[in-house]
Parts: sequence; structure tokens; C-alpha cells
Amino acid sequence: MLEALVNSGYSNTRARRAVIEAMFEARGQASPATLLALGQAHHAGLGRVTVYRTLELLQKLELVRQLHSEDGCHAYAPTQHEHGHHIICQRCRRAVEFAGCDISAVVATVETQTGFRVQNHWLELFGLCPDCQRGALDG
Amino acid sequence: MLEALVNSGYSNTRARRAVIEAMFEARGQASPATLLALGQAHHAGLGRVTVYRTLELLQKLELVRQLHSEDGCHAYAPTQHEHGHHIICQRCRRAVEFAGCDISAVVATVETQTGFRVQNHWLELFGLCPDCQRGALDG
DNA sequence: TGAAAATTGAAACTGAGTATCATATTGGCG
DNA sequence: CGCCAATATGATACTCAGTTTCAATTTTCA
Repeated sequence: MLEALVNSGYSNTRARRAVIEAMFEARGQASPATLLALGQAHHAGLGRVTVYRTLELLQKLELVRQLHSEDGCHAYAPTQHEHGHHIICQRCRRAVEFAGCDISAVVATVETQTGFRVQNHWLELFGLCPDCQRGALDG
Repeated sequence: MLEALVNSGYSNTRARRAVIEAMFEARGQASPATLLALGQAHHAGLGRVTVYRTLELLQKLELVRQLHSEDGCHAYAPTQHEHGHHIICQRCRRAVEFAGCDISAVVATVETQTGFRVQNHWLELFGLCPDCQRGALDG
């Protein structure tokens, strides 16, 4: 991720390293506030503004994707697949990326039904991760 | 919508009528700020707080659904179908609900791929509405 | 109509996100 | 290695959506 950033001509700075490390320490996703807190463990002076700027940059380079859910739309998740989506654990909030979403049948139906021409879509799944499925048994 | 609200035991108030009317005057979706502005045409004294409270109520009764998109997650759209989703025009922002999204194949794949158990999903389509498809030809 | 219950909205507050700008860091070059 | 221009940073101040509070108003129902 840092490498991709450098390859695109951006500087390898202490602040950016801190944010990226924070991103990977979180469980697949993190809010700006979380990234700030985690990032400050690596670089005490890390500022709020820089977290936002770094996220903006990572998002532009498609290294990170913004997640949306009931409880707010301020989480960011690292991406491996260009056209991936995320599944989020409703219990522990862990996010995992998946690829290969084929919704062409739905798209075709909707185009007929509404007359819209579909150009893009946004899909997110919610459920229980393997760990929390086990945990749910205990209560 | 007003009827459903009253049937659930809530009062039929001037403020709520104004918000609901505003909701239907918008193109299938509106932000709280828009609802406030449009609603004040019906009830000049309408307050910001009441718009938020009414939206919360309508959302609880599933008469309205929150939409998410690139440019913010502060839009609300009226719903007809309990398990509907929305398609949003990228040009004019008009939102239309559609029903019958069958993504069980994707769900099955993802469950195998990730080990998650899927319980819920969130789907939104983006594209051009019929009007804007024509408009796009003009430029 | 009258009174209790529900609802409203003005005012003050909160906190995420943004703009600004002087300072510090980075990377290339000699 | 050390210097310099370009890049990036973060302290500060600001904005504005959304929330809390609470006295006043509106609604409902007997």
C-alpha cells in the first residue's frame, strides 16, 4: 500500500506510514478517529487533518474503500480487488473483501422494470464472521 | 404514509404533514436540509429538529429508507416494498425503488469464500434515468 | 370544551470535517 | 553528505449537520 503510494509519486512520510499501519491493525476497517488514535501510537504528533488527507489519497488510488452501514458511513477498508465489495460482521465489525459479485441478472431485471440504464452498483453484505458464529453459541 | 403513521398511534400534526409532503415533492429522495426547506413552504415554523425526529419515526416504521452514495449518506427515500432497494440517477439524483433483487447466488459464493454467514445485504444501483438518457444525447 | 399526553421548536451545545498558513520533512542533486 | 525546492504536516480557527434540553404549543379523547 505504501509502495503503491510511492510508485504513484507521493512521498513516503512518517505520517502516512502511521496511518497505513493503523489501517492494517484495525479489523479490516477503521474510522478516521480510530486511525488517528491507532496512528498516534506510531507517530505521536500525527494530526487529524493528515489522517483525512491520507484517506483521500488512498481512496483516489483505490487502495482503500469507504464502507457504509447503519451506524454511519465513516469507515474505510483496504482493498485488494478493483471491483471488490465488503462483508461486515454485525457483531465484531470485522470487514472482509470479496470478489466476483455477479448481479447481472438483477441489473437486467431492474433496467427492464425501471427504464434506467445501470452503470454502477454498490453492494455490501452483513452477517456473522466465523469467530462470531462460534461466539454466538456461548451468548 | 401519513395514514400508516396515524395507524401506528402517532399524532397527525402540521409539522409531520409538512415533512411528508416535502418528501413527495422531492425527486424520490431528499436530505434533511431539503426537507426542511421544502417543508417550510407548507408550515413556515417547521423546525430542523422536527425534520430529524420525523425522519427517525418514518424510518422506524419502514416508510422511508436511508440512501447512501458517493456524495454523502444523508438522503432519505420513501419505500413501498419492504425489501426493496433503490436505483439513483447519477445525473439528476432521482431515486426509484425496485423490488425483487435475487442475489442468493452471490451470497452462497461469499459464504463459501469467506466463512461468514450472511444475514442481510445492502444494494444500490447507479445509472441514468430514462429522461437523462435522452438528455445525455444533447450534452 | 378541558385536561392530559404528545409534539414542537428556540437556543445552546457537540464534534466531525475543512480551510488556512507558517513550519517541518522529504527526496533529488551536486 | 548537505543543500534546496517541492511536498507534506499540523496547530488553530472555523463551519455546519445533528443533538440535547426544556418551556410552550398542539393534538387527542373523554
